[in-house]
Amino acid sequence: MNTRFPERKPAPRWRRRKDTRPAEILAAALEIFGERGYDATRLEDVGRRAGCTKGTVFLYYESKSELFKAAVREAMLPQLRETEKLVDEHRGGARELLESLLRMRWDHMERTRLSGLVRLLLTETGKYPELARFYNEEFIDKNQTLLRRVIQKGVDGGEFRAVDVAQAARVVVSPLLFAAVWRHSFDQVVPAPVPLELYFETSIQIMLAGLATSNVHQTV
Amino acid sequence: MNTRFPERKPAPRWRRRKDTRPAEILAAALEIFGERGYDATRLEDVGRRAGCTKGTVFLYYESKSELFKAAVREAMLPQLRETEKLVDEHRGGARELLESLLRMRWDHMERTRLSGLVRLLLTETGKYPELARFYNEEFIDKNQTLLRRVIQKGVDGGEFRAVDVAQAARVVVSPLLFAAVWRHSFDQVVPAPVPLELYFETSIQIMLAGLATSNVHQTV
DNA sequence: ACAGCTAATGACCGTAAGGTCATTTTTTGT
DNA sequence: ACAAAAAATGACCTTACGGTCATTAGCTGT
Repeated sequence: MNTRFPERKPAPRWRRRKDTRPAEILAAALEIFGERGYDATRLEDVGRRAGCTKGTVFLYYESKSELFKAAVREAMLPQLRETEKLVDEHRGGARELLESLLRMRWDHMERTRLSGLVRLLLTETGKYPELARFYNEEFIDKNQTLLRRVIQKGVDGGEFRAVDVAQAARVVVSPLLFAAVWRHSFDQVVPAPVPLELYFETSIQIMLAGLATSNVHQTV
Repeated sequence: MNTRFPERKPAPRWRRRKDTRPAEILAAALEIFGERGYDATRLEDVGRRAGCTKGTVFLYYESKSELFKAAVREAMLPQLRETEKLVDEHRGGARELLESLLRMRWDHMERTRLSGLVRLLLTETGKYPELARFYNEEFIDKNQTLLRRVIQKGVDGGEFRAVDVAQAARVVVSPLLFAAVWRHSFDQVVPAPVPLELYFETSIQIMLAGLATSNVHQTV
């Protein structure tokens, strides 16, 4: 603002912010993709939320699907790293490690906009094979590898029964994925929302008891 | 007017089939919705597969979403009835009943185009609250009620641990739903398809052992 | 101060799909 | 045989959005 004559500096209509734009756009994209899904996300709205226009979005990202991939990477990578760290550094029983790992993933989904993205990825990848391949290679595979290590450790150490490790690794996350889907579709619409916290605790109980060699001692 | 010379009867371009059209259109819709999802389904293609045009589709169904609901009802109702029958008529342990019920649902999904629809419903309802409400009221609620009855029976009879029944009913189906989503998105795209049969068997093991009061005697 | 650079804009294009309806074709009653 | 009824068509309307680009306006070095 002008210190003397207010009419002299008519406040610029926009600023050049070459260095901060990409992050701003990414953050806006993350939110809106998570809220509305891939198709329903209009790049004009992403622009608006990021404080620019659709044209600017295309200035920094090639296309809608490139923007989407960038947003997914931004959201998922830190989480994957944290999970890897947990598994690498953990010293203790497999059961305890598995529980920590699942809780960590649950917390991630609760605290961030991640559950929206997860739902999205489960959901719209049927239509976009390229996105499915991308997400599978960069995240699902790596997460599953971690989970298999943990479960295998439990089987080897006699804590877990001799289940099929690769399949168990999938079973164990299915309640989390289901919760992500639920929250963003049905929970918005039904009269009484599902108490997701309780749902998660129940799923942990069942999964751990279901894997354990014996659960006679830990009946709730 | 000439009945002798073939060129006089140029084979009608179409027939009037007021009574059979709705079913034909419904069948076509079921297939295409299942394959491609809600948005990607074009009513012109539904018409083509049903042997008519887009205009005819609108002659029998108000709108795309009405057609979709009709297709869902057509596919889901028989299954719901069959499940109700199983639960009503079963005489025996809760564990056995729960296992039968889950296996029945799995078979339904394997044999019919149902898994496509299930994925769809989990998937696109986020965008269409009306569809979410419809599906929740007409199917999810009723299925969950059945599952709760079965699990409650197990808890009361001492077969199952004292879990939260409503939440356990959700946990127990989550592997099935996850499988439906997986098959129609990632499995089409990754190098080695997931052995879904084995996945399902593993999930059954884990769920039943996870609910059981004691699993020491049933280690695989 | 001002010229050249370039970030940002927003009008515009092409395409696609839900939905409509005047017209055409088949069927039916007499 | 023919006209009225109705089933089916397909051209057309409208809306929406991904993507483009000539133009505008903020920034920067001298």
